[in-house]
This record gives sequence, C-alpha cells and structure tokens, in this order.
Amino acid sequence: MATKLAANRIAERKLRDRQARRAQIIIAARRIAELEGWSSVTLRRLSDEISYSQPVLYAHFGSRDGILAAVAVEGFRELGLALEKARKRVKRGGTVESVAAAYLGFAASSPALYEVMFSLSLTVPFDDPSTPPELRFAFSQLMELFQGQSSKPEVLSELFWASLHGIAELTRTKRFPPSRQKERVRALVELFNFPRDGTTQMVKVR
Amino acid sequence: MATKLAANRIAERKLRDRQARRAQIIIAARRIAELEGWSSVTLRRLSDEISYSQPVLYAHFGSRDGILAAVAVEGFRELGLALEKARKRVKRGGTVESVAAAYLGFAASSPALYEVMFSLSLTVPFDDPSTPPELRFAFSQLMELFQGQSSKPEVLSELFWASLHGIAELTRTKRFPPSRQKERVRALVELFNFPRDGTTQMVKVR
DNA sequence: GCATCGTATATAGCGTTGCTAGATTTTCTA
DNA sequence: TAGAAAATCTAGCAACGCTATATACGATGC
Repeated sequence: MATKLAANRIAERKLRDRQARRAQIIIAARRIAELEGWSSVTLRRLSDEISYSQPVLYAHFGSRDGILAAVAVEGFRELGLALEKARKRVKRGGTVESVAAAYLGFAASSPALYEVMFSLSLTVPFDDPSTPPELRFAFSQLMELFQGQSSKPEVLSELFWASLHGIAELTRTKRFPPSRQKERVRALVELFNFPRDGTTQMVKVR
Repeated sequence: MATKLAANRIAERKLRDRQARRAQIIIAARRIAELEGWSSVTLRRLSDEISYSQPVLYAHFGSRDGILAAVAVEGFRELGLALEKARKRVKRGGTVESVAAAYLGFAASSPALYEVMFSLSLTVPFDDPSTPPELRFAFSQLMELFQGQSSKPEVLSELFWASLHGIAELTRTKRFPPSRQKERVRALVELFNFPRDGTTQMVKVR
C-alpha cells in the first residue's frame, strides 16, 4: 500500500515538473519576443533557453503555433485581470475611462504579447464553447461596463472593444502619431460615456 | 541619329516589360495569399507562377517583405479609391454610413489583402514624408468626413479609422460573431454622426 | 556580318527553419 | 536487481529566404 502512495506522489511531482517546465517555455518565448520580435522565437533558441532538446517542446505544445497560442492565452488572462482591477477600483468620472486606459496601457507595455494575442490565427470564434475561459473573462469585463445602460450590451461592448483594439493596433504599428494619443482617448471616452439607450438623445444647441 | 531613337524605344520597351512583370508578381502574390494564406506565398512558388527564376524577384523587390509591402501599397490605393467613391456618391442619410460600409466591405472582400496592409511591419509613421501617397490619400478620405464639423478633425478621423479597423480586424480573425455585424455598424455610425463640436449635446429624455 | 561587351537570367548551393523517426538514456516497477 | 516503460536526445528531412557564380542573350561598334 505504501507503494501506491509513493506512486501517487511521484505522479504528482512529475505533473508539477511538467507544468513548471511548460511555464518556463511560455515565459522564455514571451521574453524573447518582447526583446527581439516573434521571428526570433525559434524552436532551437527556445530549447536552448530551457536546456532541453527540441522534441520536448513538442511534448508540451504540438507545434510552434501551439506555443504562441499558449502565450496568447496567458496574455488574455492578464488583460482580463487588469481590466477587472480598473473597473472595480472606480475612479471618479466613470469606469469607461479607467478601463480604456487600462486596456491601452496593457497593449503599450507589452506590444509583442498584445501582437500575438490577435495576429495569431487562433481562430477562436468567441461564442464557441471551446473558447478559452481567459478570453471570455476578458471580454466580460468590457461587457460589464454597458450592462443595463443599453438595450444591447453586447453590441456596444463589441464596438468599444473594436475601438480600443484599433487604437492599440494602429499605435503599435506606428500608424498613429503618439502626440495625439491623449486626445484620441478623451474623444473615445466621451463617445462611449453616452450610449444611446433610448433615454439619451443628441440635440443641437447654440 | 536613328540609332539614338531606336535605343530610346528599346529602353522604353524594357521598362514596360519590367513594370508588367512587376505587376504580374504582385498579382500572383495577392491571388495565392487570398486563396491559401500568406504562408503559401513563397519565393519558389512565385518564381514558378511567373516562369522566372528566383533571383528575378530580387531584382524587382529586395526581399520577400518587399513583395508584401508592394501588395500592401496597392491595397491602400484601392481602399482609398473605394472610400473616395463612397464619400462622393452621397447616399442620403450621411456619408459616414456610406464610407463605413465601403471600408468594411473592402476588408471583408479581400481579407488577405487587408491583413498584409496592417500586419506587415511596414512601420510607416504616416506623418513622415516618406509615407507612400497611397496611404495618405486613403486616410485623407476619412478626414474629409470630419472637416469643419469638429475642432480637431484629425483626432476624430483617427478614432473613426481605429474603430473601423478594430471591427474589420476582429471580424477577420473570427472574434466577432457575424450575426451582429449590422447592429455594430449602425451603432458606430450613430456615434460618429454626432461629433461633439460644441453645438451638439447629449441629454437624457423620457 | 561579326566580334565584343554589358545586361539579364539561370543554376546551384548556403544557412536556418519547423518538425520527426529512431536510438538512447533515465526512471519506475515487480 | 532485471526488465518494462517513460522520458529524452541525436540526427536528419524537406522547405524556406537569400545569394555567389556561371551562362545565355541582346545591343553596340567596326
């Protein structure tokens, strides 16, 4: 019987080791990408960093894309937490502004991570039940902003997400001059702070 | 003297041939990408399609990225023309709606083309004088929409561009369910049809 | 018309990539 | 401690972007 217990502990230890190494790979990939770009994240380089041979990487993730996907999911996890924090620590003047700042701050501080979260052809249909919970959680934080304010919270939060993503992406790829970033965010917040739910109307005044 | 003229004509013909082949390469790359994705656009495949050897590709574009960049610029050219058309043929109810539809229609009908226009690390700072005119023209079409309406047309048009780009991108990568697309666009148009220029105000009604 | 020279094009190969089959070592079990 | 099983490595394949070198071609001068 003691052998059974020992076998259990061994299996547990193996699992721990396995997970630790998996995390190590993800961290290494992320670090290299952030420093030198994703094209520098090669399997040989990675296997070198973790001091294992290449096939070990395939035991954890089925392919190079599998590694990128794992990094992306980790990115969504962190983004979700950052948005939740920004939403709950209600800054006076509206949560929309706080969440927008948190989103763009995240994208700006980890450009390579943000890049792989979207440029990857993960093809996660979002609605699908197979969508990783990290993704759903991150989006749910955006949806919370418009709950009850509008007749269609999904539509408004999707549009909000799209706007944030567009700003993040065009900033990351240097299409937007950084000089006007503050004004862009201010305009964005103004637009989304007044959703048209039937009880709000825009009128001309003079 | 006749020899001089002949030499001229020969040089012209060579230039024409060269440009024709250049266009051929761009068209082939675009077609392959649209059918099988950009990873299938290899130099061997391209040289095969145009019935020339690989080094010829390097005589035209310095590298594979050079080919992608050329395709991207062509994409911006077409996008600019499409936006101009949508803006000038004023559909009743506002040009914003028309331009938005044209933009998203372009992105949806040529996803690979749209992808390379932005996912490429062209790193074109936009403001820079070295920015291709095709890019500037396309953006100018968006800026036209908000000229005079707002105190800061650049900010509003950049925000509009970002929103459109976000929708296009999240749709292309299957993050958005296509079912709500119409509503998303409607909400977008509503938001941007009422820029806050000091003569418009949002009020609660009941 | 022919030799010559320069340009255009092709051949062949280098180094690196993602990935994998088969050998080998390590670890557990009985 | 012997043998089974799992884990890991070695070595190599095909395909990639790219380029040095060789060859064929076309224009030019006598």
